Amino acid sequence: MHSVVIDHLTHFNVAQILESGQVFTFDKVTDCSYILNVKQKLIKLTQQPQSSSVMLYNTTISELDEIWERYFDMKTDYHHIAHTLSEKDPYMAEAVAFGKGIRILRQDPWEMLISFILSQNKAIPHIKQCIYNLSEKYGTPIESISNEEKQYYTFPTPEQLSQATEEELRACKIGFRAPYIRDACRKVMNEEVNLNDLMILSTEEARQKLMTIKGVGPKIADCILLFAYSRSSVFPTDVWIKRIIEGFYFKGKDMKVEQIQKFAKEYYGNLAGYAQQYLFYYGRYHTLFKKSERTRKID
DNA sequence: GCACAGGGCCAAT
DNA sequence: ATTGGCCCTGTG
Repeated sequence: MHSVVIDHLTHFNVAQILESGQVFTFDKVTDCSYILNVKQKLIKLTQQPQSSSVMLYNTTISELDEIWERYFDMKTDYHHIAHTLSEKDPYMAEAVAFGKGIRILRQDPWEMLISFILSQNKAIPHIKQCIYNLSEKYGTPIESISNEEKQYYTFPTPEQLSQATEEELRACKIGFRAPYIRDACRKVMNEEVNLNDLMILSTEEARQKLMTIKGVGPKIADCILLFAYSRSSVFPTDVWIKRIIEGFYFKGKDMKVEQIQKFAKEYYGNLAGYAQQYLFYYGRYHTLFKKSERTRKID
């Protein structure tokens, strides 16, 4: 099995990148080892704590150039981003320091569209399960990598997923989102929404276009724009982000989502999307950690 | 056992 | 502009 080492990395932490809620098709093997199922490939990534080098198993140097360099956003200057955001205020500085190895992946638009339609009103483990169910039923099996008993499948293409009836989709436990997925398949297949064309539209035009699909509102459109189209000025505002922003900047006062979007746009400017990822990772981790702390005390 | 919330959105007020 | 309902699952 071919493997590749990337050395001298800064602002690159595999665990942080994968656990920051932007991607769902991965599995944690150990604390420093993950299996990632994207781009029709199955790779394993290992990185020791604090290490500036990452091992990629089951890939090659040429794939590093052709696929992974772009996917992991290697060319972007995260030092500049982290530094600029840290200067904003101590809260932001703490969030950046906590997740300074985060990067925003350049993912596939179709995959982001379907994944984030599924995400609404679900917890992250549940989203991952639903995506696995759909891939198992409509995707293509991928050759496993050594010592892995779990079978992986590619994310279903529009052609593959279009074969599914609403009833079959509901059998994948996606519930009321089934007709939304059907509508996304239909609009992408008949090119009412051409995902490639969105690349050259303005962010606002692309956002409006995405929202013509049933089940795609402002939050999900922003996730697609940030994670598939690298539109760093958007600020996907979900329940976690809302609570964090209220806590940091509005003394815990209840705000409207629109007010938070307006604040973020003005305050973070073109780095809003990066700010969102640092804040999400920080906020979610600390909430989950506090929960397990409470449980431990009761036990 | 059951109430509640989870990377929201739609449709009806 | 506001609000109830929604498939399903994990958690307390």
